Formats: sequence, structure tokens, C-alpha cells
Amino acid sequence: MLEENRTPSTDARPSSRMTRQRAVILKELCALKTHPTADEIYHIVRGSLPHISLGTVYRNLDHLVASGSILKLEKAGSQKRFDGNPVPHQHIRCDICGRISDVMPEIPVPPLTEEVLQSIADTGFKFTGAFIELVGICPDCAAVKPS
Amino acid sequence: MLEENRTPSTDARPSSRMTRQRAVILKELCALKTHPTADEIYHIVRGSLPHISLGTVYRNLDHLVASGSILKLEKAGSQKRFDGNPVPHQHIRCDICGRISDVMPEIPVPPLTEEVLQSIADTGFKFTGAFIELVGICPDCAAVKPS
DNA sequence: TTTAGTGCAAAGTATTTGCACAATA
DNA sequence: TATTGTGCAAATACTTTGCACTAAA
Repeated sequence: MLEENRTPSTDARPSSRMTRQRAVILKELCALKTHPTADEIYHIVRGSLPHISLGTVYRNLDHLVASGSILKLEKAGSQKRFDGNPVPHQHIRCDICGRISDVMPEIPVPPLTEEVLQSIADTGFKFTGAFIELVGICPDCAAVKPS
Repeated sequence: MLEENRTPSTDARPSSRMTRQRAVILKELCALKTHPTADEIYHIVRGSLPHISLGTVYRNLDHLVASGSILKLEKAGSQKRFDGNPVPHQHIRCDICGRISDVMPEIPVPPLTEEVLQSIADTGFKFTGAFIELVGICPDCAAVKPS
């Protein structure tokens, strides 16, 4: 219900050409209820474009994210970070460099509504936890691009 | 204040030997207020153990996480996932395979307390956003290991 | 036509692993 | 002394990039 007939906003986008490859990637992604990885998209798109390359998929996904047509999930950086304090506590992550700082105290997650619990049940997932993620710009990154 | 004198629980841990390497990694990590990456830890530890290898650092970090002595942040998988629906909405992530499902409606983040806002200000971060992350076990992973 | 986009392959980054040797318990 | 752990290097996984060619506008 949410996914069908989503026509991506074609407006006011910086120089971009709607190539066959980009159109197919966008169409397939919009038709999907899942949240595929770049590699999964690559294999799906190969159905209609057998010669598309993985690099092209990555480049187009970048474009589509930049233009606001799609969302990139798993925003955290690719490098894992470690904390010598084993007691779970609140963190804030720099959206640019991935640096993490401690925040106190831990922010409690409000009780989930019946509606949300039902929606989780509908996914078939066994719910195990909820926590709050804080995002910001660290001092170093703010200094580089004060904007 | 939180970081000093944290003595890791040495109790009831499955077969593990407290090697010089593991001890130094744990000591350095506990002494640090930052949340370093494996590579950063590697370079730090080289100060006292010039011949330690990056593989050893990774293996020890794994051990320390498994034994509950330290925390691995950035829990999301390393593979990025994409969503054809560009309107921000709620997701639940499988803790085992990283799969993501939509949840509705979006859960509002409660207003942050003065105390938390002050703590964020203390980090020097420019706060840009907070959202709730839901974690669970997807049907497929639950089926593999019903526990 | 101009120039953004493509396919291909190579390179880059983060992490894991096989193996023979070393050190802990 | 029985394993677990180590250093090293190679392998793996994911993503990015250089380049010459193609195609959208």
C-alpha cells in the first residue's frame, strides 16, 4: 500500500540523466517490500539488464540517495567501534566521520503502542529490543565545514 | 569517572587465556574515553607491543565482546541496505542476518531532558537528530536456531 | 554534440582465516 | 604438555574508481 505507485520526485535535481539502468534500479527497488543490499539489487536488475555492472548499481544507488528518491539504511559507518565500558549506555554518533561520544544518562524508550507491537508481529520478527540513536556533527567535522 | 578502575569480570568465562596481548588491548580500551576502531586500537597497542598483528587485535576484540568485557558499537551489518520509499519511516533490523522490515507507524522520540541535552552539549557535538532503533530476530533466523 | 553514465577490471578498505610456531594454564 | 593464542600473509567481503566507450539531452 505504501510501495505502489511511488513516483520519485524528478524535480529540481542537479544534472542527472534518467538512463535505462537508473530507471530499472529505481523501479525494482520501489516494487520491493524488502530492503535489499546493493548486491541483491544487482542480481535482481540483471533480470532485465543482463550486462549491468555492480559498479553501475553502486553509482546509481548513490545518485538516487543524493536526489532523495530512495533511502540508504544502515547509516552507521562501515568500521566497527569498541567501548571499554561494557555497561550499555547512551551514545551520539557523528553523521560525517562516525566518531562516537558518550551521553548520559541513558534515554529510556517509551513503551511501544499496541499498534506498533502489532506491526512488529506482522513482520514475523521476534522483538528483542529498542533503543534510541542520537546523531550529530562532531566538533572536528563541524570545524572542517562550519556551514 | 565512568572509565577508571573498571575491572573486567574475569569470572565464568569459557576457556580463555589472559595473554599479554589481550590484557594490553583491554587495558588501553578501558583507559580510553574515545570509542576507537579495531585499526585505531591496533596502532595504540603497538606502543607497548610493537609486534602485535592486526589479526590478533580483531580476534581479541571478538573474545572480549563475547565475554562481555567490552561493547561492540555500530551493531548494524557492514552491508548497506536500500529502501525504495524515501519517506523516513520505522524499521526493525534482524540482529543475526541484518534483514530489515518496515514497522508502522513511526515511533516518536520523547523530548530529551535538560540533563541529556547538557550532556550532548558537553560532547561538543552539534545535535541533529534522534530516532528509535528496533531490533529483533527475523523469521528465517528464528527458524534456523529456534533456541 | 556535449558530457553524464556505462561496463569492465583493478584498487581500496575492513575484516577473517589458514598455518606453523609460541606461550598460557 | 595440551591447547589456546600469536604473527604473518593470503583470502574474503563490500565498495569505489580509472578508463575508454556509449548514450541521454
